[in-house]
Amino acid sequence: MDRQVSEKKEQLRAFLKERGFKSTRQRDIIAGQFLRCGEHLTAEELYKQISRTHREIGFTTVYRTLKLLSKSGLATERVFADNLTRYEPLSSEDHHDHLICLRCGSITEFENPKMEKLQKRIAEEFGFNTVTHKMELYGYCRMCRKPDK
Amino acid sequence: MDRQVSEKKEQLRAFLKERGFKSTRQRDIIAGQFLRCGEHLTAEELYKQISRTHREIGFTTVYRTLKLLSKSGLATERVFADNLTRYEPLSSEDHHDHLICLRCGSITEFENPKMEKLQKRIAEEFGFNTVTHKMELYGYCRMCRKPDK
DNA sequence: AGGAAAATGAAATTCATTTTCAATTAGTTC
DNA sequence: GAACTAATTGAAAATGAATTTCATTTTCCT
Ligand SMILES: [Mn+2]
Ligand SMILES: [Mn+2]
Ligand SMILES: [Zn+2]
Ligand SMILES: [Zn+2]
Repeated sequence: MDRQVSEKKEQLRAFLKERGFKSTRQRDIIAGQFLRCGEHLTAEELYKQISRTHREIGFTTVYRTLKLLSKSGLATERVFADNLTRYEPLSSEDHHDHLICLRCGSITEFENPKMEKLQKRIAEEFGFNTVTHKMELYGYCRMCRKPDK
Repeated sequence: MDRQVSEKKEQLRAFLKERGFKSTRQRDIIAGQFLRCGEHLTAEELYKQISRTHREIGFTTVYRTLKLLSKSGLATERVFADNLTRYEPLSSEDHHDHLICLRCGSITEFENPKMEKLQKRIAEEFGFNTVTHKMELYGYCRMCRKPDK
């Protein structure tokens, strides 16, 4: 098993213990699969992946485990234009935004300090104290954009 | 009636005629109320407003008229963190983004050319052809932020 | 006025998300 | 390891916003 993954699974265990929750076989399997695949998955999608090898694990548990991972800081929820709740692994520090292709649905991540600073500056202008933000660029990716120009 | 509003209602009528759709009493009332109040309303909210004075107009028609206004370019749909679809009047050119207060829910609009340029630049870096974007800053407004510092 | 096509509104449907609940399991204590 | 308690599980039901259906009504042509 991946170093990164097992480290994060350990973090989850710590979080559970601290809160008086229990570590279970299901949570372990779900977290493992989720952390390993690392995409922007819906609960449904992850459930389908997992149930290929673990038919006994129910959708509800996958759903709840993703919520749990979010609360523990190991995952974040994302809702893009299709209005489905997606989850992605997240380490506590890193932040990124997304470019989303309107044709193929591919999701590209980016990080831009200038953008972050500019956001902060704009918020301050209005006396706002920014906590989070949402920044998504929708368009056509290299593969999907018209070949001309 | 407001100059702005009647001008936009005229635009709607033109749009309907062009597409072979019909101008109706209901559409007129709904569009009028929507354009006049000019906020970020859900279909439900607008319906409640309208049904105070027009109990005969159904929710479905309000919902459909808002969709129609969006298609005609006179309104845009917005989905903020609460995941409800909201509508706001929009003239074809203007674009703006939003600051949303996590405590009182107030929505402040802003426009920032630097931000727009930066977005375009980032997208280009990845070979993306940007069509739209979503940019929302969540935090605490002047009224709601902690009085200290 | 007459007729065709679109609009209306109540009710039903959809669909992701969330909750419920009875049965099972984990973790603690003896 | 057995007993106990509280949390977890998973199937099924509930929720709720968004959307569709359909019988009836209205608009817009001629
Ligand atoms: Mn991401
Ligand atoms: Mn706005
Ligand atoms: Zn693409
Ligand atoms: Zn506020």
